[in-house]
Amino acid sequence: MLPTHCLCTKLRRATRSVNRLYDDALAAVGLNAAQYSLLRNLERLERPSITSLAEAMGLDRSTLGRNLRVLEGKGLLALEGGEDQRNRLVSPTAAGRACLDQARAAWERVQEQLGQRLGPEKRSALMALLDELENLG
Amino acid sequence: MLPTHCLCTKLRRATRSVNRLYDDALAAVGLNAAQYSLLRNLERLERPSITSLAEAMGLDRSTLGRNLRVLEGKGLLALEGGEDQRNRLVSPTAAGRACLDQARAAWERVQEQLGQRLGPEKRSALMALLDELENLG
DNA sequence: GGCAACTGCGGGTATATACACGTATTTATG
DNA sequence: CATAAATACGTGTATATACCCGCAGTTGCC
Repeated sequence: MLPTHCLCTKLRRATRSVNRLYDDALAAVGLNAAQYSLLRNLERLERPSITSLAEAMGLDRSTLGRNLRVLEGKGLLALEGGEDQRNRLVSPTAAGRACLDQARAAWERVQEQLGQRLGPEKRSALMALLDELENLG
Repeated sequence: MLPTHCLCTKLRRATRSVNRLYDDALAAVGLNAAQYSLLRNLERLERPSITSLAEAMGLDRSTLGRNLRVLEGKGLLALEGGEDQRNRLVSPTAAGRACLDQARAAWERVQEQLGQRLGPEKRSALMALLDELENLG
Protein backbone atom coordinates (compact mmCIF):
# COMPACT_ATOMS: atom_id res chain seq x y z
CA MET A 1 0.00 0.00 0.00
CA LEU A 2 1.47 3.34 -1.03
CA PRO A 3 1.97 5.72 1.90
CA THR A 4 0.38 9.13 1.79
CA HIS A 5 0.65 12.39 3.70
CA CYS A 6 -2.89 13.40 2.88
CA LEU A 7 -4.88 13.62 6.10
CA CYS A 8 -8.09 13.00 4.26
CA THR A 9 -6.84 9.89 2.53
CA LYS A 10 -5.34 8.55 5.74
CA LEU A 11 -8.60 9.11 7.54
CA ARG A 12 -10.53 7.41 4.78
CA ARG A 13 -8.21 4.43 4.80
CA ALA A 14 -8.21 4.04 8.56
CA THR A 15 -11.97 4.36 8.62
CA ARG A 16 -12.44 1.68 5.99
CA SER A 17 -10.15 -0.60 7.93
CA VAL A 18 -11.82 -0.06 11.30
CA ASN A 19 -15.23 -0.15 9.72
CA ARG A 20 -14.47 -3.58 8.33
CA LEU A 21 -13.55 -4.72 11.83
CA TYR A 22 -16.87 -3.59 13.23
CA ASP A 23 -18.80 -4.87 10.23
CA ASP A 24 -17.31 -8.32 10.74
CA ALA A 25 -18.06 -8.27 14.44
CA LEU A 26 -21.68 -7.27 13.81
CA ALA A 27 -22.28 -9.52 10.81
CA ALA A 28 -23.47 -12.36 13.03
CA VAL A 29 -26.49 -10.30 14.09
CA GLY A 30 -27.15 -9.07 10.58
CA LEU A 31 -26.09 -5.47 11.07
CA ASN A 32 -23.23 -3.36 9.83
CA ALA A 33 -21.52 -0.57 11.74
CA ALA A 34 -23.63 2.21 10.25
CA GLN A 35 -26.84 0.38 11.04
CA TYR A 36 -25.74 -0.33 14.57
CA SER A 37 -24.98 3.34 15.03
CA LEU A 38 -28.40 4.24 13.71
CA LEU A 39 -30.19 1.91 16.11
CA ARG A 40 -28.07 3.11 19.00
CA ASN A 41 -28.96 6.71 18.29
CA LEU A 42 -32.58 5.80 17.88
CA GLU A 43 -32.53 4.12 21.27
CA ARG A 44 -31.35 7.32 22.90
CA LEU A 45 -34.00 9.59 21.40
CA GLU A 46 -37.71 9.60 22.00
CA ARG A 47 -39.40 8.82 18.71
CA PRO A 48 -37.34 11.33 16.75
CA SER A 49 -38.33 12.73 13.40
CA ILE A 50 -36.13 11.83 10.45
CA THR A 51 -34.57 15.27 10.47
CA SER A 52 -33.77 15.29 14.18
CA LEU A 53 -32.29 11.79 14.01
CA ALA A 54 -30.18 12.87 11.05
CA GLU A 55 -28.96 15.88 13.03
CA ALA A 56 -28.16 13.69 16.02
CA MET A 57 -26.05 11.48 13.80
CA GLY A 58 -24.48 14.26 11.75
CA LEU A 59 -25.85 12.80 8.54
CA ASP A 60 -27.63 14.37 5.62
CA ARG A 61 -31.37 13.94 6.04
CA SER A 62 -31.85 12.22 2.71
CA THR A 63 -29.02 9.84 3.53
CA LEU A 64 -30.62 8.92 6.79
CA GLY A 65 -34.01 8.56 5.14
CA ARG A 66 -32.57 5.92 2.85
CA ASN A 67 -30.72 4.19 5.63
CA LEU A 68 -33.96 4.01 7.58
CA ARG A 69 -35.67 2.16 4.76
CA VAL A 70 -33.13 -0.63 4.96
CA LEU A 71 -33.77 -1.19 8.64
CA GLU A 72 -37.49 -0.76 8.14
CA GLY A 73 -37.27 -3.50 5.51
CA LYS A 74 -35.55 -5.73 8.05
CA GLY A 75 -38.41 -5.06 10.47
CA LEU A 76 -36.12 -3.41 13.00
CA LEU A 77 -37.82 -0.04 13.13
CA ALA A 78 -41.08 1.63 12.18
CA LEU A 79 -41.91 5.00 10.67
CA GLU A 80 -45.20 6.51 11.79
CA GLY A 81 -46.68 9.95 11.30
CA GLY A 82 -47.05 12.18 14.34
CA GLU A 83 -49.34 15.15 14.95
CA ASP A 84 -47.45 17.25 12.47
CA GLN A 85 -48.45 15.71 9.18
CA ARG A 86 -45.16 16.61 7.61
CA ASN A 87 -42.88 14.46 9.66
CA ARG A 88 -42.58 10.75 10.30
CA LEU A 89 -41.44 9.59 13.69
CA VAL A 90 -38.97 6.74 13.97
CA SER A 91 -39.16 4.08 16.65
CA PRO A 92 -37.54 0.68 17.07
CA THR A 93 -39.69 -2.42 16.87
CA ALA A 94 -39.46 -5.23 19.41
CA ALA A 95 -37.26 -7.07 16.92
CA GLY A 96 -35.13 -3.95 16.61
CA ARG A 97 -34.59 -3.77 20.34
CA ALA A 98 -33.79 -7.47 20.52
CA CYS A 99 -31.34 -7.15 17.64
CA LEU A 100 -29.70 -4.18 19.29
CA ASP A 101 -29.25 -6.12 22.50
CA GLN A 102 -27.39 -8.83 20.67
CA ALA A 103 -25.42 -6.32 18.63
CA ARG A 104 -24.36 -4.46 21.73
CA ALA A 105 -22.47 -7.49 23.03
CA ALA A 106 -20.69 -7.91 19.71
CA TRP A 107 -19.92 -4.22 19.61
CA GLU A 108 -18.49 -4.27 23.12
CA ARG A 109 -16.14 -7.08 22.18
CA VAL A 110 -14.71 -5.37 19.13
CA GLN A 111 -14.58 -1.98 20.82
CA GLU A 112 -12.74 -3.48 23.78
CA GLN A 113 -10.38 -5.43 21.55
CA LEU A 114 -9.50 -2.35 19.56
CA GLY A 115 -9.04 -0.33 22.74
CA GLN A 116 -6.64 -2.97 24.04
CA ARG A 117 -4.61 -2.96 20.87
CA LEU A 118 -4.24 0.79 21.07
CA GLY A 119 -3.73 1.10 24.79
CA PRO A 120 -5.49 3.67 26.94
CA GLU A 121 -3.33 6.67 26.02
CA LYS A 122 -3.57 6.29 22.29
CA ARG A 123 -7.19 5.44 22.58
CA SER A 124 -8.13 8.60 24.40
CA ALA A 125 -5.80 10.69 22.27
CA LEU A 126 -7.52 9.33 19.20
CA MET A 127 -10.96 10.05 20.61
CA ALA A 128 -9.98 13.63 21.35
CA LEU A 129 -8.49 14.16 17.91
CA LEU A 130 -11.54 12.74 16.19
CA ASP A 131 -13.80 15.02 18.21
CA GLU A 132 -11.74 17.94 17.09
CA LEU A 133 -11.87 16.90 13.45
CA GLU A 134 -15.58 16.37 13.60
CA ASN A 135 -16.12 19.98 14.62
CA LEU A 136 -14.37 21.70 11.76
CA GLY A 137 -17.08 22.99 9.47
CA MET B 1 -25.06 15.96 17.60
CA LEU B 2 -25.20 13.10 20.10
CA PRO B 3 -21.79 12.13 21.45
CA THR B 4 -20.60 8.56 21.09
CA HIS B 5 -17.85 6.40 22.52
CA CYS B 6 -17.79 4.15 19.50
CA LEU B 7 -14.41 4.42 17.80
CA CYS B 8 -15.87 3.34 14.52
CA THR B 9 -18.63 5.92 14.59
CA LYS B 10 -16.25 8.66 15.65
CA LEU B 11 -13.93 7.76 12.81
CA ARG B 12 -16.77 7.74 10.35
CA ARG B 13 -18.00 11.13 11.52
CA ALA B 14 -14.59 12.73 11.51
CA THR B 15 -13.90 11.31 8.08
CA ARG B 16 -17.12 12.65 6.65
CA SER B 17 -16.34 16.04 8.08
CA VAL B 18 -12.77 16.18 6.81
CA ASN B 19 -13.78 14.66 3.52
CA ARG B 20 -16.26 17.49 3.02
CA LEU B 21 -13.46 19.98 3.62
CA TYR B 22 -11.31 18.41 0.93
CA ASP B 23 -14.24 17.94 -1.42
CA ASP B 24 -15.06 21.64 -1.17
CA ALA B 25 -11.45 22.62 -1.75
CA LEU B 26 -11.22 20.39 -4.83
CA ALA B 27 -14.64 21.17 -6.26
CA ALA B 28 -13.26 24.09 -8.27
CA VAL B 29 -11.19 21.69 -10.38
CA GLY B 30 -14.05 19.19 -10.68
CA LEU B 31 -12.62 16.50 -8.45
CA ASN B 32 -13.54 15.09 -5.07
CA ALA B 33 -11.13 13.80 -2.46
CA ALA B 34 -11.35 10.16 -3.54
CA GLN B 35 -10.74 11.05 -7.17
CA TYR B 36 -7.78 13.23 -6.27
CA SER B 37 -6.34 10.36 -4.29
CA LEU B 38 -6.79 8.03 -7.22
CA LEU B 39 -5.03 10.37 -9.65
CA ARG B 40 -2.21 10.94 -7.16
CA ASN B 41 -1.64 7.22 -6.79
CA LEU B 42 -1.81 6.77 -10.51
CA GLU B 43 0.86 9.42 -10.94
CA ARG B 44 3.20 7.49 -8.69
CA LEU B 45 2.86 4.16 -10.46
CA GLU B 46 3.96 3.19 -13.92
CA ARG B 47 0.84 2.25 -15.87
CA PRO B 48 -0.51 -0.01 -13.13
CA SER B 49 -3.10 -2.68 -13.69
CA ILE B 50 -6.45 -2.22 -12.01
CA THR B 51 -5.58 -4.79 -9.40
CA SER B 52 -2.20 -3.29 -8.52
CA LEU B 53 -3.65 0.21 -8.33
CA ALA B 54 -6.38 -1.09 -6.06
CA GLU B 55 -3.78 -2.70 -3.83
CA ALA B 56 -1.74 0.49 -3.73
CA MET B 57 -4.82 2.36 -2.56
CA GLY B 58 -6.09 -0.30 -0.20
CA LEU B 59 -9.37 -0.52 -2.08
CA ASP B 60 -11.38 -3.45 -3.29
CA ARG B 61 -10.61 -4.10 -6.95
CA SER B 62 -14.19 -3.85 -8.10
CA THR B 63 -14.55 -0.58 -6.21
CA LEU B 64 -11.54 0.85 -7.93
CA GLY B 65 -12.73 -0.44 -11.28
CA ARG B 66 -15.91 1.55 -10.91
CA ASN B 67 -14.10 4.63 -9.66
CA LEU B 68 -11.87 4.45 -12.71
CA ARG B 69 -14.84 4.60 -15.03
CA VAL B 70 -15.88 7.93 -13.58
CA LEU B 71 -12.49 9.48 -14.28
CA GLU B 72 -12.31 7.77 -17.64
CA GLY B 73 -15.65 9.38 -18.46
CA LYS B 74 -14.20 12.76 -17.52
CA GLY B 75 -11.32 12.08 -19.90
CA LEU B 76 -8.74 12.20 -17.12
CA LEU B 77 -7.35 8.72 -17.57
CA ALA B 78 -7.25 5.89 -20.09
CA LEU B 79 -7.53 2.14 -19.79
CA GLU B 80 -5.56 0.15 -22.33
CA GLY B 81 -4.77 -3.53 -22.58
CA GLY B 82 -1.18 -4.61 -22.04
CA GLU B 83 0.68 -7.72 -23.18
CA ASP B 84 -1.25 -9.89 -20.79
CA GLN B 85 -4.67 -9.92 -22.36
CA ARG B 86 -6.32 -10.25 -19.00
CA ASN B 87 -5.41 -6.92 -17.52
CA ARG B 88 -6.00 -3.32 -18.46
CA LEU B 89 -3.33 -0.78 -17.68
CA VAL B 90 -4.29 2.61 -16.32
CA SER B 91 -2.58 5.83 -17.31
CA PRO B 92 -3.46 9.50 -16.92
CA THR B 93 -4.30 11.52 -20.01
CA ALA B 94 -2.80 14.95 -20.66
CA ALA B 95 -6.02 16.41 -19.30
CA GLY B 96 -5.66 14.22 -16.26
CA ARG B 97 -2.18 15.47 -15.56
CA ALA B 98 -3.26 19.07 -16.07
CA CYS B 99 -6.21 18.57 -13.76
CA LEU B 100 -3.99 17.01 -11.16
CA ASP B 101 -1.61 19.96 -11.29
CA GLN B 102 -4.46 22.32 -10.51
CA ALA B 103 -5.87 20.02 -7.89
CA ARG B 104 -2.53 19.74 -6.16
CA ALA B 105 -2.51 23.45 -5.37
CA ALA B 106 -6.01 23.28 -3.94
CA TRP B 107 -5.08 20.19 -1.97
CA GLU B 108 -2.00 21.88 -0.52
CA ARG B 109 -4.09 24.78 0.69
CA VAL B 110 -6.63 22.67 2.53
CA GLN B 111 -4.01 20.28 3.85
CA GLU B 112 -1.95 23.19 5.16
CA GLN B 113 -4.99 24.89 6.65
CA LEU B 114 -6.03 21.75 8.47
CA GLY B 115 -2.50 21.19 9.68
CA GLN B 116 -2.43 24.71 11.10
CA ARG B 117 -5.71 24.26 12.90
CA LEU B 118 -4.41 21.12 14.53
CA GLY B 119 -0.91 22.27 15.24
CA PRO B 120 2.18 20.16 14.52
CA GLU B 121 1.93 17.85 17.54
CA LYS B 122 -1.66 16.84 17.06
CA ARG B 123 -1.12 16.59 13.37
CA SER B 124 1.70 14.10 13.64
CA ALA B 125 0.00 12.24 16.48
CA LEU B 126 -3.06 11.88 14.29
CA MET B 127 -1.00 10.66 11.35
CA ALA B 128 0.67 8.02 13.51
CA LEU B 129 -2.63 6.84 14.98
CA LEU B 130 -4.24 6.58 11.57
CA ASP B 131 -1.31 4.55 10.28
CA GLU B 132 -1.76 2.21 13.18
CA LEU B 133 -5.47 1.85 12.58
CA GLU B 134 -4.97 1.22 8.91
CA ASN B 135 -2.82 -1.81 9.68
CA LEU B 136 -5.21 -3.76 11.83
CA GLY B 137 -6.54 -6.56 9.66
C1' DG C 1 0.14 -31.08 -24.78
C1' DG C 2 -3.79 -31.10 -21.72
C1' DC C 3 -6.11 -30.28 -17.66
C1' DA C 4 -5.98 -27.93 -13.11
C1' DA C 5 -5.05 -24.01 -10.62
C1' DC C 6 -4.44 -19.23 -10.60
C1' DT C 7 -5.04 -14.40 -12.01
C1' DG C 8 -7.42 -10.21 -13.69
C1' DC C 9 -11.72 -8.30 -14.65
C1' DG C 10 -16.63 -7.07 -15.30
C1' DG C 11 -21.22 -7.29 -13.65
C1' DG C 12 -24.88 -7.98 -10.17
C1' DT C 13 -26.37 -6.53 -5.86
C1' DA C 14 -26.49 -3.97 -1.60
C1' DT C 15 -25.36 -0.18 1.13
C1' DA C 16 -23.77 4.54 2.56
C1' DT C 17 -23.40 9.17 1.38
C1' DA C 18 -24.50 13.94 -0.37
C1' DC C 19 -26.68 17.64 -3.06
C1' DA C 20 -30.36 19.73 -5.66
C1' DC C 21 -35.19 20.00 -6.55
C1' DG C 22 -39.96 19.57 -5.81
C1' DT C 23 -44.10 18.99 -2.80
C1' DA C 24 -46.93 19.13 1.20
C1' DT C 25 -47.69 21.16 5.55
C1' DT C 26 -47.10 24.56 9.16
C1' DT C 27 -45.99 29.02 10.79
C1' DA C 28 -45.36 33.83 10.51
C1' DT C 29 -46.46 38.39 8.60
C1' DG C 30 -48.96 42.10 7.00
C1' DC D 1 -57.41 35.83 6.58
C1' DA D 2 -54.21 35.42 2.67
C1' DT D 3 -49.88 35.01 1.24
C1' DA D 4 -44.97 34.43 2.10
C1' DA D 5 -41.57 32.01 4.62
C1' DA D 6 -40.07 28.13 6.87
C1' DT D 7 -40.11 23.15 7.77
C1' DA D 8 -40.16 18.05 6.82
C1' DC D 9 -39.81 14.83 3.39
C1' DG D 10 -39.17 12.08 -0.87
C1' DT D 11 -36.92 11.51 -5.29
C1' DG D 12 -33.46 11.94 -8.83
C1' DT D 13 -28.80 11.67 -9.60
C1' DA D 14 -24.01 10.77 -8.70
C1' DT D 15 -20.43 8.66 -6.27
C1' DA D 16 -17.86 5.46 -3.13
C1' DT D 17 -17.59 1.09 -1.22
C1' DA D 18 -17.63 -4.08 -0.71
C1' DC D 19 -18.80 -8.94 -1.65
C1' DC D 20 -19.90 -12.66 -4.66
C1' DC D 21 -19.99 -14.97 -9.08
C1' DG D 22 -18.58 -16.05 -13.50
C1' DC D 23 -15.61 -15.67 -17.60
C1' DA D 24 -11.43 -15.34 -20.09
C1' DG D 25 -6.68 -15.69 -20.28
C1' DT D 26 -2.18 -17.64 -18.09
C1' DT D 27 0.60 -20.73 -15.68
C1' DG D 28 1.95 -24.89 -13.71
C1' DC D 29 2.08 -29.79 -13.42
C1' DC D 30 2.21 -34.40 -15.14
